[in-house]
Amino acid sequence: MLDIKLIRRNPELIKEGLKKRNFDIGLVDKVLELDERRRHVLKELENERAEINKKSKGMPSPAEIENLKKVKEKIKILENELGLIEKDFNAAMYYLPNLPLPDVPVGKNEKDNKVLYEVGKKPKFNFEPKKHYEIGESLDIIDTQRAAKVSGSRFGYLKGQAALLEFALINFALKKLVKKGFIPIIPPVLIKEEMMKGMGYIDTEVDREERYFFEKDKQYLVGTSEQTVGPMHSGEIFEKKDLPLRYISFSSCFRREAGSYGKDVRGVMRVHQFNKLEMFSYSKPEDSVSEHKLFLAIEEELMKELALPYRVIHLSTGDLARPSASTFDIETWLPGLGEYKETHSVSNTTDFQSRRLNIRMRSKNGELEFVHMLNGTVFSERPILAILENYQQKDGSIKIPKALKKYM
RNA sequence: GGAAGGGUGCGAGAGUGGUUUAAUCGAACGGCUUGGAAAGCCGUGCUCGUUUUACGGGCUCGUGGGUUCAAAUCCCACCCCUUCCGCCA
Repeated sequence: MLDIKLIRRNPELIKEGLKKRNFDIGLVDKVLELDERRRHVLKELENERAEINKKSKGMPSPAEIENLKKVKEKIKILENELGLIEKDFNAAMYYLPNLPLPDVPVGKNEKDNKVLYEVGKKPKFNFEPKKHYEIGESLDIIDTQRAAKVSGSRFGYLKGQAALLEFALINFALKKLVKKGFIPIIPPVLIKEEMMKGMGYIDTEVDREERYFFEKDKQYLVGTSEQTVGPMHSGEIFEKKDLPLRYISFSSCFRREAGSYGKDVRGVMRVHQFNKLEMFSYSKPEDSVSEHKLFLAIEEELMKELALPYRVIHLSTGDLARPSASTFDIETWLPGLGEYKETHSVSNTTDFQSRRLNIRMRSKNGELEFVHMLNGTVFSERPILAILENYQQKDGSIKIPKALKKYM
């Protein structure tokens, strides 16, 4: 959620930011109008309340009580009016996405994402490199056929060496991150509606369509562990010295993949369920940009150790998720497919989520300030596919990356 | 699933309709003070009024409604926690 005070004080700045995201800026004017009406009614209402408070201090006489009853009726009417305005006002406020940071490339969609740099050498093969799903099938380590039989499309069994590879990858990364001071955590994968709302993932119909929801229990399945790690400290106030607070969390992730029907249909590149190791940080506002860079640097460090070729993308304003103010993706080279595929995503959501979840810190002058919240992929299952394609040998076997040997 | 108890500020904890404007103790931070510190004193949430200050108003005792001139306190619904029973990896 954006700061209403900032919207009031500097609507042009807000409009400029939202225009970059191709957002209908008419809503900003609507918010301002609703805000004005809200404050107007609120003032009237508070005046009446003050009246009652003043008179009710002692024991009012029967005549006074009669009078106050009339004031109360007025209050009821005003409260009703205010309630209606606030409903619209809140709906509009929750619909506004985060403002992009100044250095985010401006664009219409993912085609305008900016490639920042490429790292690593693409492997050369003296044979036709196979695609990950071909490898998975021929080595009998990824089974989507039986998964379809049991669970439906877009599921997979990772078995044998593929399953071991996942554990190796996770252990390798987990050990590193714990050494760096991240707190390891295994979070719940079911989340209350209120908290999902707080994280900003069900504000639009499109967003809601993407989530699994259990009607009976009014709970969502998380699409990423960020969603249950973020609200962990909702309503809390951090001491400045305790920030940044960094977590490394591991969970299964669930996505309906609504609207991606034609995409990545082979293998387990895009599935309804996968495991992911994720970094999360609560940061001082003034440090979030450097924290964002740190997260990206950690991702790159791990990728370099695996010697996987990748490139770093700065998402354009047109491709940014609603809560994000800036996002970098890592795309890893898959020689079998002959293309780069998104394997990592690291975002700074600034105070967009913390404002909704009321997560603050006490700053130097004793004032309270909303913290900034960041999240970033360490490893999902996609890098396993990248390893299969990059480390394949002529005889059809897969070399294990050096960094993973002791974990497998 | 059944039964009972409970949720008060950063933490502990009092308060069962009207000097409670949320007592008291502790913590952290800021200010005053100091050569510097300790101690001491003052302050500390959200929001509105014209930006800041100052001052004033409203809100805030899990959440949302309700009763009342007046609610932390009474009523209803919901959320969550603890203990016991049942089930269970």
